[in-house]
Amino acid sequence: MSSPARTRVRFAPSPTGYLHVGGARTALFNWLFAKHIGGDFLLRIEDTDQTRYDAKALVDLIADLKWLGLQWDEGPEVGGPHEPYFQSQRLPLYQKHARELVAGGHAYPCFCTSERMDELREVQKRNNLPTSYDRLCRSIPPETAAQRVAAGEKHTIRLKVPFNGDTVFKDFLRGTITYQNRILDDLVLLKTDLFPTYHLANVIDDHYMQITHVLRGDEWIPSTPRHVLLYQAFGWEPPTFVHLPVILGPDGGKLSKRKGAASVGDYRELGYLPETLINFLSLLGWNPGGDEEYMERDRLIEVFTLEKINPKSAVFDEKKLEWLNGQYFLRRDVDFFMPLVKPLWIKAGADATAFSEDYFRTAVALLKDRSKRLPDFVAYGMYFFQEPQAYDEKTAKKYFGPGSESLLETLHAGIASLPAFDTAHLETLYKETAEKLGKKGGDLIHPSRLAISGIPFGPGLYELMVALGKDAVLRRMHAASAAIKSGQVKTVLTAA
RNA sequence: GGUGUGUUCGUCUAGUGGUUAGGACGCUGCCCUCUCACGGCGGAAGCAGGGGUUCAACUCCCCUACGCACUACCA
Repeated sequence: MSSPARTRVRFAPSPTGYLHVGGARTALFNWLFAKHIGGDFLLRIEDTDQTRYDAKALVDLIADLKWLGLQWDEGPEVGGPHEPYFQSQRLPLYQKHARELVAGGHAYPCFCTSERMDELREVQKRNNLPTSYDRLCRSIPPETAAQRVAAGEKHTIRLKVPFNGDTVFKDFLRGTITYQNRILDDLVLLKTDLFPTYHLANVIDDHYMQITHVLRGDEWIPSTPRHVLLYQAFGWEPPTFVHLPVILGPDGGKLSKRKGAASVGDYRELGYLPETLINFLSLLGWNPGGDEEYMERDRLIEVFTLEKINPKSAVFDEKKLEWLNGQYFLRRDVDFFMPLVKPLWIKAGADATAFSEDYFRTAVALLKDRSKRLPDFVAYGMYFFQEPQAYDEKTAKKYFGPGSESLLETLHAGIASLPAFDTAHLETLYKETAEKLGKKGGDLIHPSRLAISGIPFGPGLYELMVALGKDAVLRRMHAASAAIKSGQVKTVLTAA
């Protein structure tokens, strides 16, 4: 036996679009496994489909992985001992191996055109037969085939799959999986354009890059027997296969852009933190066995094991994601939020020069524990930077009724004559005024809150007033009372 | 059609022959409270169906149903 190999895993995306959360989860599990066990995590770009090549997709993909913090040990940008990590730059290697397979009698040139293949498939489908290549070119004598190839005739290279017997492999999560060779057809290894198919490139690269564990989506299970056959043809040892369950949308179908957010970029824009996504995705199809749910990156690495992966596909529950994000908001401090939130406020119209850094920090401090996503700071916090433009309709109906203008004026006068503008004095003022008027505290507090913020919820009123400053509070109280008096209260529906 | 794979509350899950089937999100009642959020205490809600094996099945086996995937010179 050889000495135990260093554990090496890879994430091998095809840069054909945005990074889907399913792909992100696959990358994450690879990464967690490598980090947990002290192995290597590689990034390999499977760009062997020239017709679907998209340069922007690659840039986005790399940016998304970095945003999530899934740094690779080998791959694009960082290099490594097995460069290049782009399959499109490894063509000679695949072609050489394809030729060797032909020479060794494991593969053969196929001259069938795409048109013939389409026709064949159509006929088979129509007759309710399994669709598979009829192996027409397999019976061409090797010398004849070689001559035709030498003459420059267009062809693919196909693997000779045995007619009988079974191909058996072990999936780490599901155990032994058996396929009858007779239902496997002779797959294409090398395309007409001399690019390899996924099957060929993937097997060759995993071998030379010394990949020990293949963690990939379970849509690859049906292809695995073909890969195993390839490993056998080359005389190589296959890696351990771990097929991960898929992530589904709320309707039990695929998670798709059509039905809402589906990519890492979508969730970033919705205001979720990368650590939230990491934590949430890790819990989709895996869990450490206990009640722990809030887990930071290091904790996940510490407890992550392949054995605890669940083979069942899981539905992406955005409500729970939102809750988790809120848990992170509770635990992160003001410094953490400043660079994330301040630009959002400025973009929404906050005048950065009119407010001090401390003022921004106070607003963050007051808002972060009651926010679930980054945009909440804007949706429910712009009143820190501008006077309310309108008042929440439902609440205005309740608290800006007849007589409320004089109540606001009374409060206004009280605040104006306060010896000190702090929470203690404000609280005393409100208590005494309520008592004097024979009202409950809430009867004064709610209209005040609405007057100064325009919305019916938010930080404690006294804290909020102190944060906004005496002048702003007085101005807003007065503006609200004036609006009520004139019957010109502008209202708006607030989405809570 | 064929092949494969999966099936514990609505959702994420714990469970590995004997449990009042546990937790979380969401929903909901109460408490805390100036609102919201947080937090605390409760509640409703689940082993797909049928056969076996066994003294005993959510747990093991078989069948059925349903979901999903694959069935390309895409990955």
